[in-house]
Amino acid sequence: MAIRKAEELVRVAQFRDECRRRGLTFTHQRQVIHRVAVSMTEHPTPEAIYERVRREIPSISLATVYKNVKTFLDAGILREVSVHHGSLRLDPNTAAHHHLVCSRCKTIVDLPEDAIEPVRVRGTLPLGFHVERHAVEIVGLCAKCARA
Amino acid sequence: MAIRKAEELVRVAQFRDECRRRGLTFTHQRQVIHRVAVSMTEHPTPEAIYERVRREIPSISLATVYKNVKTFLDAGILREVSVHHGSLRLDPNTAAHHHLVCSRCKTIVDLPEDAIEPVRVRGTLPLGFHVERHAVEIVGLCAKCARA
DNA sequence: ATATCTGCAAAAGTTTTGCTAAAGT
DNA sequence: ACTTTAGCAAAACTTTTGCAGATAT
Repeated sequence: MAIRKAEELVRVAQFRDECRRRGLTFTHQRQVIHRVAVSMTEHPTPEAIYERVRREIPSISLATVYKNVKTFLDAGILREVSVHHGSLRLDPNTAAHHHLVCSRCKTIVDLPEDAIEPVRVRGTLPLGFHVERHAVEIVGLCAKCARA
Repeated sequence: MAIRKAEELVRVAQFRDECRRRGLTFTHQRQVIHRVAVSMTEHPTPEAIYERVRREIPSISLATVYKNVKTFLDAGILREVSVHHGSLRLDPNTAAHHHLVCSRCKTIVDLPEDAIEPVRVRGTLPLGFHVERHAVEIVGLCAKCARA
C-alpha cells in the first residue's frame, strides 16, 4: 500500500517534469486526464475519458477534457486514430486500394492497390476476427503543406 | 454533343437498373447525388457533395444528401474512408503499430508493428509527399459481431 | 393505390469558444 | 505579479429524425 502510493508519487513527479520540459503548466486535472487517457487501450473518445476522469474529479468539465486532449495531441503524447476525423469522408472507389493522407490539410489521395506490396499478417489475428479488407494509410505532409 | 447526351442517357438508364436490382426507388435527386459522388475523387464530405449537387438542383436539402449517402453506403456503392468516424478516437500508443477495426461495433484493437510484414511501397509516391508514418488497418468483424 | 422519397424544421450529438475566477509559475 | 488553466454557458458544426406533401412504381 505504501509502495503503491510511492509509485503514484513518482508517476506524478515524472508527469510534472514532462510538463515542464514541454512548457506546459502542471495541473491536477491535466495529470488525471493524462493518466486516465494513457491507461485506456480501447481508443477512447473524449467523452469516454471524461466519464472516467469524472469519477475522480466530479467537478471537471467536458471542455477541459477536450482542451487537454488537444494539448496532448499537439505535444505528441496522444494520437488520433484517424487523422481526418470531424466529418464523414466518402470514397467512391470500392475496389481494394490504399490512401495517402496529409496530416495538415487532410487531403486524401488514392494509391492503387499494387503501389504497395501485399499486406501480409505474421502469426494469427485475435481468434474469431473475420477480415473484410485491409488498407494501408500513409500519413504525412502533401507537397503543398510540406513547403509551408 | 448529341453523343455526349446519348452517353448521359445510357448512364442514367444504367443507374435506374442498378436501383431496380437493389430495390431502391429511382429518383432524380438520387441519380444526381450518385453521379456527383462517384465523380469526386477527393473523398468529399456530405457537405461537399451537397454543394455540387446544389448547382444542378438548387432546391435540394442537405438532409436528402445525407440520407442518400447512407443509402449508398448500405448498398456498397460508396465507402467511408474511416469506418469509425463520428467521434474523435484517441490512441495513447505513439509507437508504430497497426489496427484491427470492427466495422460493426467500431471496436479498435492494436496490433503490434511486427504482426504485419513491413509495408513496402512500389515505385514512387506523388512528388513532394513527406511520409511521417504508415499504418495498416484491418477492417472486419470482431468475434462478438461475427456471431451476430 | 401503395410505398418510398424529398424538403423542411427541429433535435441530437460533437467540438469549439469567450469569459471570469482560480490555480500554477 | 504574471501567465495559464478550469469551469461554465453559449455557439458552431455535423448528423439524424419526424412529418407532410410529392414522386415513383
